Order: sequence, then C-alpha cells, then structure tokens
Amino acid sequence: MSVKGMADILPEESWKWEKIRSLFLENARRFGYKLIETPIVEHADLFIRGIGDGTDIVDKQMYLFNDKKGKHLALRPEGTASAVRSFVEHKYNSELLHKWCYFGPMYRYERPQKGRMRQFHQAGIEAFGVDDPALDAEQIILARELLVGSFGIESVKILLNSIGCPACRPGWQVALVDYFRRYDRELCDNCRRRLDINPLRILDCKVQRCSEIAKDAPAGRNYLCGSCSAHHNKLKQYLSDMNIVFEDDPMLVRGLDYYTKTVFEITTDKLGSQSALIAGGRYNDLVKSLGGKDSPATGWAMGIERIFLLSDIKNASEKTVYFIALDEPSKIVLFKLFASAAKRRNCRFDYKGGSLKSQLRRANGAGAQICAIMGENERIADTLLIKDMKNKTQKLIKIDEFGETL
RNA sequence: GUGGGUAUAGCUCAGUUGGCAGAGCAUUGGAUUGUGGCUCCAAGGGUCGCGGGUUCAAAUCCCGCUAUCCACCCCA
Repeated sequence: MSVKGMADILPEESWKWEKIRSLFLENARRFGYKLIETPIVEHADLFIRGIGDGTDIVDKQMYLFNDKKGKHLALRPEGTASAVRSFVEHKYNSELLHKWCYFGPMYRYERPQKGRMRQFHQAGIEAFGVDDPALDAEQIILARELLVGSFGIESVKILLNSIGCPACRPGWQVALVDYFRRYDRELCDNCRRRLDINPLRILDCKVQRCSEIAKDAPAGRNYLCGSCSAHHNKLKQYLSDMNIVFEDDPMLVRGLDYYTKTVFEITTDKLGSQSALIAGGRYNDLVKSLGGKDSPATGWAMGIERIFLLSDIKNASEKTVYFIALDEPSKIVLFKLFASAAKRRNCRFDYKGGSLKSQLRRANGAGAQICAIMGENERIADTLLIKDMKNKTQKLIKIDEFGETL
C-alpha cells in the first residue's frame, strides 16, 4: 500500500499530468517566467519564519524530521518560501525584475479527501523586484488564461482583496479585535482563539454566526494607507480595462502570514469544499524577513490535483503501426523491420503471437491504424501485407519499399 | 483533530429471514484453411479487507483493527 494521502500517477493518466505541466510551463514562459527547481526538503525554520507561527500549515500540517546530524528539516508545504530562500541565497539583484515559475510536489499532513492529498502538486509563479499593480494584474490574467484558456475550466470566480501592509494593517487589526471582543461569547471556539493569534482569519470563518458578526466588522478598506489603497484601486482598474470579471471581496484573507496588499483566489464550485484552484498575492516583506535585501514580490500557486479533476484536455494520439508475424521464421524477419521502423514511427510488435485473428484483435484494441503482417506467403515472396484498419483495405508491398510506405 | 459511509473477481457492483460465491464490463479461446471492431458461444479468474466471537452452518449477526472515500476544520 502507498502511504496515506500519497497517490500514484498511473500510466493511463500520466499523459494528462505531462500535458498540464507543459501547458503551464508554456504559458508562464510566454510571460517571461523561467523555471526554478528547488529541493523538496528545506530547513524547517524557513517555513516557520516564512509562512508564520500560528498558521495551520506550520502548527499542524508540516512533515518534520531530523536528519542524522540532528538538523531540523521539513518537507516543503508550499513553494514560495523555497523560491525566496533561493532568491536570497544566490543574491539575485533586487533592483531588477525576476520572474520565476515552479512545478512540483508539496506535503501537508491533513486528512485526505477529494482534491486534497498529503502529497499534492503545485505549479506556481513568483516575480521579484517590482511593486507595480500592473504586475499583480499580469499574474491574475495569466492565472485566468491557464484555467479557462488552456485547461478548459469554465465558471471560475476571481476574488480580490487588499489586506494592507505593516504600515496600515495594525490599525485595522486593533479595530477588528475591539469589534470582535464585543461578541466574544457568540464566536465559535476557533474564532475566540483567532482573536489573539490572527484576528483577520475570523473574517474567513464559515460558521454562520461568526460570518454574520464578521459582516459588520470594520472594513479593511477604511484602514488602508494611501499607498495600499492606490495599489488596490489601480489593480482593479487594470483588470476592468481588460474586461476581467472579478469580485472585490473585503472578507477574503489568506492562510499564510506573508501577504501584503493584494490577495486573490480563483475558485470553482465544482469541487465541494475544495474550491480554491489558484491563490496568491503580494508579499513585499518576505524577502527581507528571510534575510534578503528589501524586495517587493508577488506570486500565486495552482493546485494540480484540482486542475486534473476538472480539466477536459484531450490526449492527442499518434498513429500506430502494429507488427504481426504468423510463424517463427517470419517473426525473425519482421522483428528487424519493426526495430528499425520504431526509430521513426510509433510502432508495436505483437509478442504474444497466436492466430491472425487474435493478433488483429489486439491491434484493434491497441488503436493501431496500420498493421504490417508477415506469414509464410509474404516471407517467401519478400513482401509484407499492409492493412489499413480504418478503411479495411490491404495491399502487398515489397520489403524494400516498406520504409517509404510508412 | 472531529463526524459519517464503504470494503465481495482486474474494474463497477448485486448477494433476500444466516444454508454450495454472482452479474455486467475487461481478459483469453472459439463461431471451417491467414483477417479486427458488431453479434453469439465458452473458459479462466475469489484469503468475501484483517483478527476474534456467536452458530450445526457466517460474505451475511456481534466486537476489535486496518484501509479507503466523503464531510467538518483548513487549504491549493
């Protein structure tokens, strides 16, 4: 048995993974995002500092272990912290724009269900060095183009918000705590705890009474500083100008602590409670807090398992030539032809043999378009029988002509 | 971490008040000499999740365990 929450990607479906991966990379590349591969294992501290103490990911979902020297390590639960670590470690110039993308497995210890695995895959993009809301807009446009254009997923919803920056968020947080304290007794257990740890998260609570209370909570908008407010308005303007439909949702907050200003989510209603397909936002302070030179940054991540469940992409099948030998001496001759044809064409050799009927049956099952058949009659005359499976036509050709016939 | 469902052939699932283990699909073979798909016939394929208990007799009833799915929570 495989480990709980960790699934095989079987040969029958691996083509779809390859396709999703390559569509992601192609699209990202067109926007200038270059692939970065970082290790799956990092120092646990990187995620604790990056994602934040008090988040679910850090508190209960990390795969933690010590190596033989006692180093405290973790399987990565997400991609951004690693990318930032690499950006800092290799001293990329934060005066310049750097656009990176990644694709790979992530690990979170939680109960698996539809669209949620313990080993799951994310594709993501990150851009360092620019604080322009137009860049936020670009990333949302790319995200939407992937979902709708490349993966054929309809009816997605874009949710957008700004959660401010260190200059303005504290004021909002204080106001939120003040407000929610008045309803202390009515909030769910969880939210009462959040009051001390992360009051923003109460806005996101799905318990009915909590969300009723949250509806009238102080709106973050009223507390945004000039810079954050202008950033948010410009981003909305860019999206509107592109006719991108979005929902400006003051209740949207995210599960990771590093976000500043823009946060967004692209959701579907087709996957039950696992609604987020792509989520991300701006994290202008993360590079500095992980030891780098102050550098604005923004990015998102996409859940591949969820894309896989929803995407309707088709497998383009290559034409197949199926080789059938009817006796042992023919097999020897035909196998040589097969081995050389397989260098250039999609070929299958029927090793199981048996009657012509059963081999043709297998050829049909394998989806072959053409069969190359050799029995005693053909062999003696130095010929091959070429059968077109679709038109049900067949003709004898000389072995010498076989190469051109293909 | 909490709650619920499920576990029988490779797959999807039936299996009645406890009484010989089933179907469809798939696989393999055949339906007159070496011609596929459709149709027909036949065959192979089982630790009934695991371990206990009750009983003359358990896939079926009881207890425990495990796995898995779904939901909550949280997230992508």
